[in-house]
Amino acid sequence: MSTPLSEMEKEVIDIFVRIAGVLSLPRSIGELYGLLFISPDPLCIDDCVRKLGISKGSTSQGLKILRSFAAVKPVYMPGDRRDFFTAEAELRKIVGGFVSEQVRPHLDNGKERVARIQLLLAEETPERKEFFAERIKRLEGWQKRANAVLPFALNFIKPD
Amino acid sequence: MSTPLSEMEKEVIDIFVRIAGVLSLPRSIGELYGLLFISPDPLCIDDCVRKLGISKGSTSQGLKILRSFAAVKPVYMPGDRRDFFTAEAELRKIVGGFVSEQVRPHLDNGKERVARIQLLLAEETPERKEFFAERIKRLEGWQKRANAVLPFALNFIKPD
DNA sequence: CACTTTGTTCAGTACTTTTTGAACAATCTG
DNA sequence: CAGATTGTTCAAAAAGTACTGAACAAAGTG
Repeated sequence: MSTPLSEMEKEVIDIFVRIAGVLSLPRSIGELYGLLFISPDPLCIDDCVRKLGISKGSTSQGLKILRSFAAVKPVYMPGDRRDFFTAEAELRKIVGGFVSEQVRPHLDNGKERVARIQLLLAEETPERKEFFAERIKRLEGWQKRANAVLPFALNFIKPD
Repeated sequence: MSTPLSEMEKEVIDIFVRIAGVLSLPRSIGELYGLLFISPDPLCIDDCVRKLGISKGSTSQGLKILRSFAAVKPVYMPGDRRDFFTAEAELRKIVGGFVSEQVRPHLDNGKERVARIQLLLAEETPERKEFFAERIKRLEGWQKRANAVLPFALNFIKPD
């Protein structure tokens, strides 16, 4: 029932499984992307299930998440009712999708949080206030810097 | 037995718990760093245990990890046998420690991995070889770019 | 040296996340 | 439309991760 993976496939998939780990994404998502990345032709859900030996449920959900930040794109196959997918190989598109999907929300949240803390500062005794004010200013600085590095880093990935 | 946290402490700790999540570090590590970050004076293990309501084991291990990338530094308190800690507030130092401790190893591993895959390329039929070669080259490019962005991003954090 | 204080370690437990698989919905096909 | 094919959803199970607490080690104290 299950097709064995070639050495090459295993190695490449392994790389993406590790990357998934770093990004705190499920293992299966790394497997799926890796498989599609190294597949000359688009694959359908059942191809993935057979090749990777994971369940159809995982595969369906995994591809959904990968599509959500455009790491994988659907390919129309004439005369075939099944959905086929290839890996998006342009790093810029993936990173862009991932950032706006998973990173930006955190940064935005942080910003309003720091704002809230600044209000709490008013209630402190003058003595402690000084220290707290310094720390909050520092937090704000980090915040700003994170927001500044992002677009820059994205831009660093220019050609593709 | 346990000291309640002030509003300010809660808010700040919350921020660092979120950051810990993003970096896939345990929640307790975020709590510890947050607490120390907003504490005017150095704290000992038992202070942390009482303030955060976590176990001594977690605290000990958490501080060990925080020390491993210099996010926290021991402070000598004359006449006190206990170990005290403050948060390292210089972003550059923390990020530097974190990178060389948790990021660099991944990048290095990736590099040798890509090298290994290139060897496997030899065993492919000319037809598939072309596609595989393109993909591997792409992987290599990402690799290189990641290695290039890092020092640059670190440098971006100049003043402190 | 017996006792106290402090920090570490680690097996077991609690919790969280991911995966499975079966039921379902949607769409196609003859 | 009845039956088949394909994809999705979600409750339950499995796997993975972090936390606890008690036992231990190390070092100080009287």
